[in-house]
Amino acid sequence: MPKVVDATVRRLELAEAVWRVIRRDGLEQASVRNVAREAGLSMGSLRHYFASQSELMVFAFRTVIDRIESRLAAMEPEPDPRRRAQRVLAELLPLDDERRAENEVWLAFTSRAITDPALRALRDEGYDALRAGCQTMITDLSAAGLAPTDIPAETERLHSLLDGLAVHAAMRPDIHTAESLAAAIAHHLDALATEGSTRRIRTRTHTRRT
Amino acid sequence: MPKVVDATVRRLELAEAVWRVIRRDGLEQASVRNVAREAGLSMGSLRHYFASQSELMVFAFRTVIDRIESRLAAMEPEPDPRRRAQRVLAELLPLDDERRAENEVWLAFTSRAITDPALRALRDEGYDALRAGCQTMITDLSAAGLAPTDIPAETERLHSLLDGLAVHAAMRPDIHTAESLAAAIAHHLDALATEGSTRRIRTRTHTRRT
DNA sequence: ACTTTTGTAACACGACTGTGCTAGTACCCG
DNA sequence: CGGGTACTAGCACAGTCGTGTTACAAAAGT
Repeated sequence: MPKVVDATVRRLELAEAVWRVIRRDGLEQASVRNVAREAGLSMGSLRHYFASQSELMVFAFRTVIDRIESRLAAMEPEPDPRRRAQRVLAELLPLDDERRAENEVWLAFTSRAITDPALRALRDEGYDALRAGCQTMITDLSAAGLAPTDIPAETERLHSLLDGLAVHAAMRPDIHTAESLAAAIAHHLDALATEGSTRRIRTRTHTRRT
Repeated sequence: MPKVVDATVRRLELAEAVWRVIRRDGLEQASVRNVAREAGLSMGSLRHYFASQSELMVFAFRTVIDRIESRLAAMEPEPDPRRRAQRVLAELLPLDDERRAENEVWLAFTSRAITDPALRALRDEGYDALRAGCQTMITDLSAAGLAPTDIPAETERLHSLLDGLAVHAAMRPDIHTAESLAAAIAHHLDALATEGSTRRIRTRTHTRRT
């Protein structure tokens, strides 16, 4: 047969077909048949690339995580911690349609991972990576006086806020627009800065900031 | 046959059977057959109480929301806004096993509601109610000087934080214990109070209005 | 006592599921 | 040119799915 595309490219195409089915019809409709039809392949052909449906789903989930991580890795460096946090968080939120798709797929897999052992490890990996990222952001902000010094508490708060915003964006994309999501994050970063400086005001006598 | 229980009681028992199946095996396993077996009924008998599977699922979701709302309505009044917020939020978080179950079921339904029109209205109802509750909490706190005055922004922040914590608790119940969840909420309320008092200092010293 | 309603169970139907298996086709390499 | 590999397609099997229908027992209403 024509080896017109690489096998790994085919697998990526199939992962994207999974995403489209999940977004349009839900994860419960992402059967082998439906995904094969969505990709324009026979299901026998699909099973040449993925031996089982579980393997297909795990790959589709893994690819979502890889995309997000590679996008973060490709960001140009930003020395200012506040601007860096703002941009990293903007990269993590579903601000455009591509990331909206990733976010909905991520939510579907996250929900299923509660009872699906095959997806649990991947979900935990994404969770840990995101938490680590939040922790470094908070640490850097705190070092610059732009966040309180209770690193674990502020990490938990930022991480939960981020996932909560993502869930809300998936639930109500009409209400949570790209602007409102970005504004929510900016508001939280402002609040962190205020708290961070408050603590200094209290310890010293009185400092003016602009 | 013996009318040993009321019909509405039977429906509630079936809703609870739905929850058990969802928690144990996932929403995709909550078929008519599995739920009937879980409840100890034949599926013909189940369909006497629910004409379709969709009706069963909607009722099971509706019952979750009703439970939460009735629990909130049964709370004894608390005049102090900070303590009231703390207790309301503690009532909303999955701190014991009953609410952990509700939370997992809520997450499963929320995820499915993205593509299931029958569940969407219910999900939106729960979302709106929770947001309204957050808004009144923020409004009361702000009036008492225990939160910043930007009500919409703080409502959004509290609401997202709350749902984010709930998602995290469902994802990682081992990490997010009842204590850590309560601590996260208490931390946020403390932070709001700090900001609330800070803004008053600022507006007095050099008036920063739009 | 009779009828109606309510509850329970069981079966059949068509559709869909994941997976195993078979056959055939096009490509690459020796 | 021959053989092996990669790829595609299709079918069969044993399940499960939601739903419709039928039958039957027990309670309620008259």
